[in-house]
Amino acid sequence: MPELPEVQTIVDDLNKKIIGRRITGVWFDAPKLIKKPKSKDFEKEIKGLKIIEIRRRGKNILIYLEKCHMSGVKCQMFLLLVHQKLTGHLLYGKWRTIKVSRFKSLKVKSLIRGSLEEKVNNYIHLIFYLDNGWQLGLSDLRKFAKVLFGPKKEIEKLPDLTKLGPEPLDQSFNLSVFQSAILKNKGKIKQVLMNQEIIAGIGNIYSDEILWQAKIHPFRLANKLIANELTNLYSAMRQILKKAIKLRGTSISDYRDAEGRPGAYGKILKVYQKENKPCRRCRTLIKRVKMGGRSSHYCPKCQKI
DNA sequence: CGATTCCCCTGATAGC
DNA sequence: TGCTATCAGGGGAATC
Repeated sequence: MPELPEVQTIVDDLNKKIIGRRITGVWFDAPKLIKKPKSKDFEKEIKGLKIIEIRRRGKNILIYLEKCHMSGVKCQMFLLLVHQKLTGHLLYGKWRTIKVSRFKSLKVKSLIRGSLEEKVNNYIHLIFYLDNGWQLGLSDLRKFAKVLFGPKKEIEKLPDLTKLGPEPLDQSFNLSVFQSAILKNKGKIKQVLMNQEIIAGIGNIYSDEILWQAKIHPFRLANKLIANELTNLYSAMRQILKKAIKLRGTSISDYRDAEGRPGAYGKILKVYQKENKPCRRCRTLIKRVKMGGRSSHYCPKCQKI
């Protein structure tokens, strides 16, 4: 599931590949993914716009586009927001749609990277055609992803962006800001870390890894953490997120970078999906418990309640 | 208002 | 072998 490091990896990749490209067309077979505008208007509204910049906010990919009138004198900014949720990811590549049956309008996508390979990718549900012959495709096995598009100012006003908490890696998000943000909550620390309105970008994988590193039990109440623990938690959070970005993310589920390659952080995971494996510090077996419908992994010895 | 549950969706896995 | 039931999981909506 793409969290901050995975989304950052994709954003960095895309910034190297699609800046300045113009969208020449759109194809999709899962209209429910497009939340704004109405899916039938989507292509009409985005066609012809030029990609200016890609950014990340929390787990959201923000693609800024420009529409110019009067031969470039007057320009208007637009924003395409993609949230990949569990299994979505944006890919840069080439696909073609194939009619499988002449009775059904069901289509399969063939992936062609240059002329190197050709294989079916059943999970491409949205394709943006670019003016260099390449495409930006949204692959999503679970179809949970969401796509929003509209004038920049309009999209920026939506709760999808306005409700997000601070960026954990921002310079201004220092230890004291972090401490007060955490201490305001009486919920369990794991859920607080994953709450996008408190801190943006941390999900199930990295919250488990951060808590293990900081030796804090996921069930501990946020407002009961002591100063020393908050210091450890803060530095674990910064350290792990930075390292995960360096390693281009974790390939749990079917996460891939913009070129379809897996990330390397998965190799150094300490607790996530390590149930019954020995803790890397004390050899005690890692436990997995359910918490609000999500699984939580921790070492029962290192992370005391 | 806050906390909990349901739901979206589909591949993997378990049970029969 | 093949069917059905269950589960995972981000986040928004509905419900308690």
